[in-house]
Amino acid sequence: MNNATQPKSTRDAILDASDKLLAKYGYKKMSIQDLADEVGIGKGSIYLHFSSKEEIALSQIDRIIDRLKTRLITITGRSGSSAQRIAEMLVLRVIFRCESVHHYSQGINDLLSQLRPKLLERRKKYFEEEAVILAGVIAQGQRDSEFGPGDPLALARVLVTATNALLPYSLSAFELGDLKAVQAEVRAVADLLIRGLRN
Amino acid sequence: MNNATQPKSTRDAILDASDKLLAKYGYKKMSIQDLADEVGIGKGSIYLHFSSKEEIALSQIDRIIDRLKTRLITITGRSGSSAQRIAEMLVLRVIFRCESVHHYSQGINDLLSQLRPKLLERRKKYFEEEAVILAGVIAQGQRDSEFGPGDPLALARVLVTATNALLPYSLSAFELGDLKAVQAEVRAVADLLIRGLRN
DNA sequence: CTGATGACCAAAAGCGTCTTTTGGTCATTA
DNA sequence: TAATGACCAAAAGACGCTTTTGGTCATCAG
Repeated sequence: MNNATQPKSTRDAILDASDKLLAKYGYKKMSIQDLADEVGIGKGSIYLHFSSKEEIALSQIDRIIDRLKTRLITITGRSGSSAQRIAEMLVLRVIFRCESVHHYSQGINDLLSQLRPKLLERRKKYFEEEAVILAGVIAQGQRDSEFGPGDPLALARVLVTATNALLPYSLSAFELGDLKAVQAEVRAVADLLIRGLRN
Repeated sequence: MNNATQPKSTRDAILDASDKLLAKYGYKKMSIQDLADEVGIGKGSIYLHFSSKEEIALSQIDRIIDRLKTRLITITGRSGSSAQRIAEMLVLRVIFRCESVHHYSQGINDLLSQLRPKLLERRKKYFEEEAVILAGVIAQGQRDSEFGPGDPLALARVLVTATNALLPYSLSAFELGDLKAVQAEVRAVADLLIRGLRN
């Protein structure tokens, strides 16, 4: 119990520190010593939780997505029309990310440009995971005759691709513009897509 | 006649040279002297056609989009269903760009990262221009009762946003993957969007 | 007279060498 | 046994000098 609680808490503290320092210094200037100081541990102790500096930064982004997925899954379990849930989920995938990285001055691609290949790989994985969650709701909508026929996962992937341009990867959250406007934009895209699902 | 032919041809020659040298050296290492040598003119003559090195690179991207728009407008003038034309246009906006920059080793954002603010601004302008062309076809589809009601331009903007993630800005054409696969992906997005327009 | 040119120049970028910092490791200590 | 910070090779930064570059314009040729 104590072992299970303690390492997880230090791990999260390190990720919290990385969140703060990535925003403040960017990836390059964020040092392991800075992280250790921020957490209040020795520098070598960082390596009890993460294998490298790279892994810390990538894990911080992973964590954002994990939290997003938890939220998405909450929506899937709710009552209400599948269409409404899909719309909410599409909006959430964009807005949640924007809110999670709004304190970073660059898009994630630029922030972690030194880790580009690994970042792109994880990104692909995230998108696929999100699509799987969306597919569950699409399938349910089909069973309820709310949506027309088609492979739920393939359709879910279309939904993900269609909203990807609004994610804060290439453009920073700042460059993407006012969050309300972004939300309205996702909403418009989602509405048209859902109308397509209904056919 | 001769005056009208000559300056335009040198301007294009400069842009051709910039296309080649951007691919070979990237923006930073491409020099004005290199460009002049490639065209076979004096270095100062470059400034008879372009105000700066920046303007040359941005004009080369402008030129790609101008060519794309010409192609888009050709499709609007064709006979056939509006749905088919919209689908073709959405595919074209992605594939044409990919083909135009496939010899660049980076996405356009990274290639011209030193010109980011201006590039983003022009990008916005391109998207709006493309949306206006698409809106014409949507409006016609509505008049033909092929599509349901709604503001054609707002719907067109949704179509543009929904396909933007597949453009070679953030990811290079190489990173976007096999062109056939990209085309299939745009097509899938387009199909669902058009089903939405039909409602 | 007009337009093309390349010499010129200040600023930017590159280079080489030395110095400092850093990510990762591990011997030491509590 | 787990946390720590000294250590080290490599990377990055700093500095001063050299070279290159974007833009300008005096000059020249047609």
